[in-house]
Amino acid sequence: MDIFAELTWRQSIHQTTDDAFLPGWLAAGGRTLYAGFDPTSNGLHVGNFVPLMMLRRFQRAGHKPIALAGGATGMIGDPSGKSDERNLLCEETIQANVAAISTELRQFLDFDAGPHAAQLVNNYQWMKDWSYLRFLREIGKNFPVNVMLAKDSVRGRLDRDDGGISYTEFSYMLLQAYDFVKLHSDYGCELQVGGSDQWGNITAGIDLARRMGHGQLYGITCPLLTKRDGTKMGKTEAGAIWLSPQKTSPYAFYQYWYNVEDDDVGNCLRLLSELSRDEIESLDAARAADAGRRDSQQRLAEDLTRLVHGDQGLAKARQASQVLFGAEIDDLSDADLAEIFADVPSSQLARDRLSGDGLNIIDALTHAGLANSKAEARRTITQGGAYVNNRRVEDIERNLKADDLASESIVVLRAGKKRYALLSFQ
RNA sequence: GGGGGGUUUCCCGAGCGGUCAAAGGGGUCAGACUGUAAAUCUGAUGGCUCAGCCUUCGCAGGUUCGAAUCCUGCACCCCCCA
Repeated sequence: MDIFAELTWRQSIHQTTDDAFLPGWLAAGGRTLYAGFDPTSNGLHVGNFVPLMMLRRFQRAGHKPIALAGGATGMIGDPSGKSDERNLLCEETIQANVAAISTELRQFLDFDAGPHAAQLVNNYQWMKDWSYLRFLREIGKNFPVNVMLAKDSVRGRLDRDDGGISYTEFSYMLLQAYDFVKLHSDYGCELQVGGSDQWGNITAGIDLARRMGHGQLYGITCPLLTKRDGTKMGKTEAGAIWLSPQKTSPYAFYQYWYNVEDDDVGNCLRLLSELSRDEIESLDAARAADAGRRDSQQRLAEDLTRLVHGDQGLAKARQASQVLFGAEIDDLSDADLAEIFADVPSSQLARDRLSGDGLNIIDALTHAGLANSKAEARRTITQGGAYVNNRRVEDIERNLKADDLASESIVVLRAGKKRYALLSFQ
């Protein structure tokens, strides 16, 4: 497989240090490459996804990937792509973050692939023993400040009169540059990949390697995951989309991709999914013919959810999607409902409220918090916006009885399109 | 210190003695349409034991058969003069 050609049609290559040389060099196979992930938070998010998939694709093409957790660089803070100086994280946080992202990184790479088995490293391991003086003499001496000042990550900050850049962040590129050199000498790593904002750091590493007599190293950057309008992807009103199921449920993850704009979905399929070129191109054609079908979004959501959360996670996300978008609810278990409606408010009522005449629908909606007053509940029902287990209720006199339970003890109420609440009868 | 204007239901904003739970707009909520999109259209929008009743128009009193609307006092906000 020609990895360079694949990455090219996937539009995953933003810039390389040697367009003419790299395709042939990679086609020979067996190269070692790395990408770094700084522990700025306790998990990987969608923004980390592109370089991560780069590593994965390289490995499938027979190269050896190294995922680097930035235990050391994370202590400094990368100025790349940032307009303001960042606050330093405390050491315990960084260590916890390194542990969290390391676990997640493992999931995407194959660590038993013989000669091209993936490797996970933490740059804190080799940075922790350096002394300041020794680092300045051995590494710092190789960095001309005038070159450093010309890097976008620094230059963008020098023009600002409010804060500028600290010496600490200014030094960041030395650490990342040294990582590359270190990985070259310890693992024979010759290629670094990263987001387009990493260009300056990558070339800094290449320059350092040359000055220190390590020969020629290479770099490839991939585009940042942005929407057609230039804004970052992976953000919702509720916050970032994370890869960890604890931070973003498989359902929410699935829904995020399912709702990607028509204009952006082709790009996402190329950059992130593992669908074949044929399939992606036929999806493009289908989308051009009838965007309303949204086959592209569905395939994207399925592929990425399976990749991140497995078959089981995908199945749950799909089930939750069907239910939350109106499929009638019946014959589910309390456990199923609890999972599907994890973020939905739930309130308790005594079981015997269902016996006798039962529980009036107006009281049920009010109790569940779907209506602020009985008048509002009545209005919702009259206007056709009230549902029990996703079946519309039109009668104000309707009473809930034991038959209305969707599972052992739960009735699912809904007001309008999306406002759900559970009533649990104990 | 003197003079003038204001305070209305989630917001803006009409109302200036009864027909006012209070125009209009925004927002919000439903519904239709739709691609789990955007736009659009329709309806609703104080509460309740709902053909009725109760509570709302800065706060407290008063006039009146009847007040968001008139009078008195108080609080806060804005403008002009000093």
